Parts: sequence; C-alpha cells; structure tokens
Amino acid sequence: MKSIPKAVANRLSLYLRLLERLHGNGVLTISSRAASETLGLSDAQVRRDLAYFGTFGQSGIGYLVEELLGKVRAILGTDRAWPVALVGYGNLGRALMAYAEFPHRSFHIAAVFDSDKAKVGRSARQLKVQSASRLFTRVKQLRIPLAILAVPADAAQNVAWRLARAGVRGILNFAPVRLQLPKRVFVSNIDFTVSLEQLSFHIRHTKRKS
Amino acid sequence: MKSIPKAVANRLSLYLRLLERLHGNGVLTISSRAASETLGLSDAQVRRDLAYFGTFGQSGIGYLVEELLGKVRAILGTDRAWPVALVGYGNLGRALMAYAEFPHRSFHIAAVFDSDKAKVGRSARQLKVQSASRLFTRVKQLRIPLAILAVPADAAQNVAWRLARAGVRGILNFAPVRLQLPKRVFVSNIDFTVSLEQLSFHIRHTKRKS
DNA sequence: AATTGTGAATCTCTTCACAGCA
DNA sequence: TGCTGTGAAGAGATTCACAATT
Repeated sequence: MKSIPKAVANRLSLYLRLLERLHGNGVLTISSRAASETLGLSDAQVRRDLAYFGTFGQSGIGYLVEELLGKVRAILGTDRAWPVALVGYGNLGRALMAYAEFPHRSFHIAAVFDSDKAKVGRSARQLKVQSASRLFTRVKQLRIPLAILAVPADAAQNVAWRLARAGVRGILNFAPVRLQLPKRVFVSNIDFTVSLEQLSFHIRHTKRKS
Repeated sequence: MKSIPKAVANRLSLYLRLLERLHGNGVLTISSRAASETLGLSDAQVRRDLAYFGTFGQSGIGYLVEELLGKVRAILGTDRAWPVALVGYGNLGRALMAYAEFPHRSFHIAAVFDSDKAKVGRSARQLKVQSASRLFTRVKQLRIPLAILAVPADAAQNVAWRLARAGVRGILNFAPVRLQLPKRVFVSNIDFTVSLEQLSFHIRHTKRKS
C-alpha cells in the first residue's frame, strides 16, 4: 500500500465532518464534484485523496455516504473510543474538560492531573483531579494512549517525558514550546499566538481594500 | 518582490520563537546550520526561507540575531500592538482572556463580548464583558482588526459575518465550522478534535513498537 | 449522461551542491 | 575556513483530461 501523503492526512478530518453532516441529513450519496464545492477543494483532489484508501466510488453516482463515512472513520482511527489524559487543570484545562465536542467524536477524558495541591481532589465532571505525582503510574496502569498537555511552558517538557515513558503514543500540546520526544510519540501543537501571527502576517501582506 | 510561499509563512513563527530565545540569552549570531538543528529543518531551508525577505546573512558568520529578530517581527507584523476582540466568554473565552502569552507577543484583548445577559457586565481583568448586540458598533468604532471567535458552533457564522461587516480583517476561529466570509477576511482555524484525530490517525498507521 | 480513477502535465516546495564572500 | 545565497535537480502535491464504468 502506498504511504499516505501528509497533505491527505490533514484533509481527512475535513471529509469526516462533511460526511457526518450529510449522513445526519439523510443524504445517501455524494459526488466528488459536490463535495469539492462544499469544501473549497477541486473535484480531482477529492477523488485522488479517497483513492488512496481503496476504490469505492461508483461511476455515474459518486460515493455512498454511509460506506465512505465508515471508511474515513476507520482510517482516522475514530471508529473506536480513545481515552485521553488531561494534564493541567488551569483555565485552559477546565475549558478542555468541559469541551462538548470530544465525547461526540470518540475522545473522552479518562483522567485529569495537576501539580497544584489546591486543585487536586476537586471534581471535574465525574472525575477527580489527581496529583501529578501519580501521572506515570496511572497512565501506565490504565494504558492511556493519548494526552492533552495544558500546563505552563516551563513544565511541559518534563511532563511530556513522563507521559512518553508511561506509554502514551500521542500528545496534543498547548504549551508554546517544541517538545523533544522519542519518535514513536506523535505531537500535535496548538499555539494560539502562532495562529494570531499568521493572521497579522496575512493582513500586513495584503493590499488593503479601501 | 516574489510572493511568499505559504509554507514559509507558516515557519516564520518558528523562527521568531527561536530568535527571541537566543536574543534573551544574549546570543549575537546564529548560523543557518545551528538554527536548522534546533528547529528540525534543513540548513538550506532556513537560508532559502530567510532569503525571501532580503539578504542579511553574513558569509562566514551567519545572521545577526537582533537584526534578524527585528526583520522577522516586521514581516509577521508583530512589531506593532494588535488590539483583539474576544467574542464568547464561556470556558474557552475565559481561558483565552487569562492567557498570559498574548500581551507578551503584541496581541491584547481590547474588548470582550457575550450574548448571555448573565455574563454581561462581569469584569474580565480591567474590561467589562459587553453585550453581543454592541459588537458591530464597538468593533467598528474602535477599528479593531482582529477577533477571536470562541462561541458555540451554531452561532459562529452569524458572529463572523457581523465581525466582517464591522471591518475586522482576521478571525481566529475556535468553532468547529468552516466560516464563509469575504476573502478580505483571513481565518485561522483551531479545532481541538481535528488535532486529536491527526494523532489517532498517525498512531493507527504506524507500526507499534513493542 | 454522470461520474470515477488515474496517467501525464504542472505547479509548489525542498534539498543538493557550489561559487563567492569575509 | 565557515558560511551565505541561489541555480538546478529532485520530491511532493495538485490539476488536467480522458478512457472506463454504470
């Protein structure tokens, strides 16, 4: 099997969102043309992307929404539930704990940790915030594969190492630092200021309308 | 002037972070080789990227950190202060309000809005949360160029339109929807579940170590 | 008639490799 | 010698365009 281009992987979530919406609306089939218009891509690109995962389109008709949905879910790995460890229960951690989209999309917070004694023991939904000292043991014991890192920048690398040693395979990192980790651990970075900088860059480099 | 490739724009924030750290540590020069190792890029790429903005490296020495820092800041547009409107004062909105990195990086929240009457009037730092009905007028009056959208998915498109009409040039969107806007308005999307899906995808498609 | 899947062409990005500079 | 800046080559991603399919 050809390996999947990075660019394609980044678009899969896009397809998933579209297909879930269509399925929810009872739409049975979708053509590459129709999908491409909704998503702002080209029709050829949609076909090329989907072709990486097999050939399940139907000439003259398009793709069966339900079948394709199952396929994309399987490809993304969201056809099963993923327990996630949340580390850091500050402002951001609390917002993530309350984030309603996660449970609807196969990710559920299975444990919450914080190093601040004042926060430990506090109830977050049905969970209690646990001391960060128990992080390694608990994550390993529960075999939690994913973690969300919502701790201050200067604590991030240390926590990341402990998570990696505890067997975590992927980390969603909100701290504005580049984590150094063994390559079996994948990292997705979300950095709010980087995103704002992209906006200021584009504004600065575009002709003003007025 | 050649137009700047998208891929380069995305790396500028990376360079900015590195240069700020070096400058803080009193480092005077940096070679493309040294920079590339820290950042996990190739040395040729660093040189190529920087060359888009002029030629200010020095043969045999490298780049002057302070000069390059100023240059990168100017390119990204973070050499001046950017007022930002925050729309949505729920869990995420409060976390963003408290986010300490923004003020250090030329972005400051200049106004906060929420449609929930119970939240209006509440104090967020030195600001009072304002009614969303005043959004258009206030944003226009204050000429706020950037907005952070931290509202529920079903309200996002409507708020985005009002922001666009009020003259906003860039929107950082946290709602899991694709905003339709005039193309003079740039959008950066941050979608937590998309990032988690990228992790599950990579884990699913990688040989397990054990 | 409508639509897929894909070779070939094109466009974009990255790396190689080296002349030229301090 | 150590390093930049860049032309040329290479790799990767996108689009074109059309034979094959229902």
